[in-house]
Amino acid sequence: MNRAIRENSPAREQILETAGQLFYREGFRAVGVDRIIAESGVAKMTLYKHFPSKDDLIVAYLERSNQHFWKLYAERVEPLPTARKRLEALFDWVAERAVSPACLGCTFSVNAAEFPSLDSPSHQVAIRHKQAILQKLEELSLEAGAKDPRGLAESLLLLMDGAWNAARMFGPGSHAGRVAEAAKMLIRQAIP
Amino acid sequence: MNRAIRENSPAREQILETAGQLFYREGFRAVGVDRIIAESGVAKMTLYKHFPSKDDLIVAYLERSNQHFWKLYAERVEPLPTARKRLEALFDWVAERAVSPACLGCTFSVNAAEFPSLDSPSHQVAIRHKQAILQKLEELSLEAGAKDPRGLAESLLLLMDGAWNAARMFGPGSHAGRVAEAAKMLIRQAIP
DNA sequence: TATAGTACAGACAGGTCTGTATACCCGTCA
DNA sequence: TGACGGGTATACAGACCTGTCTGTACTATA
Repeated sequence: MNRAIRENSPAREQILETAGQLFYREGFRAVGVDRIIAESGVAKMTLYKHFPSKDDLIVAYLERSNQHFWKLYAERVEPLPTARKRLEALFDWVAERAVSPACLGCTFSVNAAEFPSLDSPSHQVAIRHKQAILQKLEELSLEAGAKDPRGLAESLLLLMDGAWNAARMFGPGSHAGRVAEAAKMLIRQAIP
Repeated sequence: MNRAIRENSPAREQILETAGQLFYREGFRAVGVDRIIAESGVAKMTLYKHFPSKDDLIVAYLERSNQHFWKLYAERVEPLPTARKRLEALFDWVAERAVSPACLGCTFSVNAAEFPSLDSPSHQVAIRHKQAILQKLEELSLEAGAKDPRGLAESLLLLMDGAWNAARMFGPGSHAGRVAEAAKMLIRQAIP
């Protein structure tokens, strides 16, 4: 009987890692499975045992990226004592990351660009990721005492995605670093 | 000798129009030339006479989109009497457009997502488009009396691209409409 | 030692991609 | 009348795509 293969096999990890880097750097449609196989040093059948299709691989990669995002968030932002400080630290983090040489923008936005149909499985993972961020921003805004927490959260998410967009559009020397300053200005205005 | 074919032939227009809609709605890599030919009712050789390669077609489409953008800008924003009003009207326009059902985000950002290399010809067209917007925003900010025109312009561009991103990510019912309000808040703070 | 699980190696099927080649059609204008 | 510019129609080359198939090798454990 063919049950689900070990969840944390080394080959599976290797595939996800390699595929993720290629997808992120070159795009989802631009990278074929042959390339992923060649660069991860894994047999084709191994890939297709772990991931029934390329789409499944993309979904798995995005879910992993989402987990990674929240892990970094937990390390870098969550420990701060007040909601206000957490909001500000989040945008310091985004600014720092968005201008770093390795940053090529937001992989979820890239996916939504390449798979525009809202029904696409990977697009749905991307939507859920952004919705979770929006919700977190709203929680923080509320806790920080914003008059209109939803409004502040939505404005801040616009800035954040603008920064990721700038990073992919212009490369490391972009204006994305401006995001921290702009976010703090919106926060200052929204929280009396 | 292979002369340049008429610039404004009907077939050429038809190809650009059809290809543009397909590229915008489904993505650049997702749409093949066969599809463009079928839907524009044009022979393959005609397409390749007007555009030596698909990349050339993409570049031509983006340049056309850029011209279209500035035409709309000239009609809707330019006539306003003051720089401040022009800035605000620009973001009213973006907000309105970004939540409209036909809007699927920014085609230049989609292109940069699909062709991340900064050297890619189409990516360069996209960069020039965004740089022109940034420059226009800086001019308007300066004329409106901002203390730091460059800073305001960069912050505003983050918001604008965030709105386009939201439109493609979430569809018509997104938070992109928040962009006008957020922009006006930044403008109010930056211009005494 | 026997067996099950996992992965590798590589060929292959069937389809799609971009781009080219060839032959034909038809209105315009010299 | 006849050349020619612009377009049509269609076949084709060759690369690349996803996904499948067969067969082999290694390893852990019963």
